[in-house]
Amino acid sequence: MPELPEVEVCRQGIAPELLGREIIDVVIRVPRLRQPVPPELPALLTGCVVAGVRRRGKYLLLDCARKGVVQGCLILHLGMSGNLRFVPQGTPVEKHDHFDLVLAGQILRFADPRRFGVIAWQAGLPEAAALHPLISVLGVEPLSEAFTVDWFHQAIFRRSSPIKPVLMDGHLVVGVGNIYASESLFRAGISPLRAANRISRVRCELLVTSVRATLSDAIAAGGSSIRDYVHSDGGAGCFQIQAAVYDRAGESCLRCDGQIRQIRQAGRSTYYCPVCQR
DNA sequence: ATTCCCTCCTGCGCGC
DNA sequence: TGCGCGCAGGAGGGAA
Repeated sequence: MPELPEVEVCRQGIAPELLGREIIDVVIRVPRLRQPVPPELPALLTGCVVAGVRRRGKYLLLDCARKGVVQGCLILHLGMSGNLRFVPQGTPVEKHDHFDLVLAGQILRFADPRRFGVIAWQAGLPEAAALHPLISVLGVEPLSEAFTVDWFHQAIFRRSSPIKPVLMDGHLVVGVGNIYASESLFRAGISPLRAANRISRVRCELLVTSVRATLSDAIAAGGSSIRDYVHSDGGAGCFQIQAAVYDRAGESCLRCDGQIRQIRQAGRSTYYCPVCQR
């Protein structure tokens, strides 16, 4: 489910409930997600206070402090099918509820049917999180000032693959997943098949702007239904409603008379309008 | 260095 | 109604 906007909305939703709160227990029910859940987490986290709720790419970073001293950072990734929600204490555990962060009065519960998610730990100051192997390889934040036309144009200059899989490469730009890659390219009027190094600088600028706008719009849209996303079953259907091309194969383009086409790129579905996007 | 393909898992909708 | 198949919003790793 989650690309950058969903994770950011999730972060905004859980932050107020978590900040300054003490973790009184930690429950690990499934030892293995994409990688093993560190078995020492209960010992590390119990008695800690959540001192920060950050996001890097699609990762959530929870800074944990004991008696005012930062101990380290709990790193969470929702994978394809993960979600976080607050439930009252005593709420029965369901099939894919793998991990609980127990606070006084409520529980932050992590569920993930496909188990592509990650729960990891990085000891040290908040800045040390950037050193974790999962985090250190990440590319530029698309909503940060570092995501400039100059940087992007230079970054894709040597890439001859189609722009769509390049846009999804988290080592370049983080957070742009399969949905928003298609949506951003539609917004920019660029074909997903176009070789990255054959996009003019002017159109690069359009793409940078489009990626930003697409992600920002999605965050804004998600923000209005944030409670549903965080507090209910995490279905989060609200994000897909506004898709211009994603999952609209055969339907008509919102901008012209063309028909949305679905193709396969690097093993993933791509949707685009062959008329609007060149 | 870049790119393609496979892999980890479960659930769902589809066609037969 | 049941079954097999393909596909699903992520991302690391190995091979070419």
